[in-house]
Amino acid sequence: MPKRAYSCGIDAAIDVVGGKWKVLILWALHDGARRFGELRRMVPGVSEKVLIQQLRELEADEIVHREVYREVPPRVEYSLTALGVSLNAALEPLSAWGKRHMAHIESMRERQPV
Amino acid sequence: MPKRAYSCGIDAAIDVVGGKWKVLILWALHDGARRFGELRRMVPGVSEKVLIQQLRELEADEIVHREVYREVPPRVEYSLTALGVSLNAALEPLSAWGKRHMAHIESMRERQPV
DNA sequence: GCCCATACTGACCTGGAGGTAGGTACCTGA
DNA sequence: TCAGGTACCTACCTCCAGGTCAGTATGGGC
Repeated sequence: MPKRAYSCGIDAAIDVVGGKWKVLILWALHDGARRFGELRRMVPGVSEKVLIQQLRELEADEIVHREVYREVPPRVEYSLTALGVSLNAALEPLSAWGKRHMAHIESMRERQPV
Repeated sequence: MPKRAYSCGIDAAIDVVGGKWKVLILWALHDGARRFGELRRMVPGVSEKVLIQQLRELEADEIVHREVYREVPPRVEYSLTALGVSLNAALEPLSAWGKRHMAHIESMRERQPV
C-alpha cells in the first residue's frame, strides 16, 4: 500500500500499524523479546503466514528487530526497537479508551450486527 | 464485523475506528460541526457511498451526532459526541507519532513497495 | 531409518470493504 | 419546464488482505 502522500500524521501511523494483527503483535512484544512460536500462541487466530508477513513488514518499518540464533531447532526472537517502543507508547491512550468503553462498543455491536 | 470478544482495549478501539476513512472523518470534525458536502471535500478520495456508510457506523457507535435540518436543499450536519471527542483525544498521540516519523515511514515505503 | 520440532516459503482461494455509476426527492430560480 | 444543488440510496463489480494447506531445511532422539 504505497500511498502518495499522507494527509496528516494519523494515516501515516495507520499505514504502519494498519495490519489486522499488528497492534496485537506490538502488544505481545510490550514486555520483552518473544520467539515466533510464542507470538503465535499469544495472538490467537493468526495464521503462520500472516504472522510472518506482518512481522516482516514491521521489521521493514524498523518497528521490530529480528534476531536469528543459528541453532537446531531454529530459534528466532522478535523485539521492539526504540521506534517500536515509542509507537507502542503512542497507542496506549487509544488502548485505554478502548478498554474504558469496551462494554459500550460490544453492546452496540450486538444490537447492530451491521 | 461482530467480533466475539476483544482480547484487549486496542482492538475494541480499532473495531470502532478501523474503517479506511474514519480517523480522517474524526479529524475533520475536530473543530466543530460539518455538512456532508464539506466532509466530502475535506476527505479527498472518499466516495459518497463510503463516506455515508462510515458516518452511519460512527453514528451507530455514538461517536458522531447527525442533525437533519428540514430545508430545501437539504442540510445535514455531523458533529462529534462527547464520546467522539474523547476518542479523538485518544488518537492524538498516535497522530503526533505519525507526524514525527512521517518522513521515515515514507522513505521505507519508497524503498519497499511491498 | 524415521519422526519430531522449529521457523519458515509458496500456490491457491475467498470474503467483504471499498469503488463506480446510476437513480431519487425536494424546492428554487431563470 | 427544466436545469441546479443537496443528501442520500441501490445494484453491481473489483481487488487484495488474509486464510488454507502443503512443502522445506536442520539435527537430535530413539
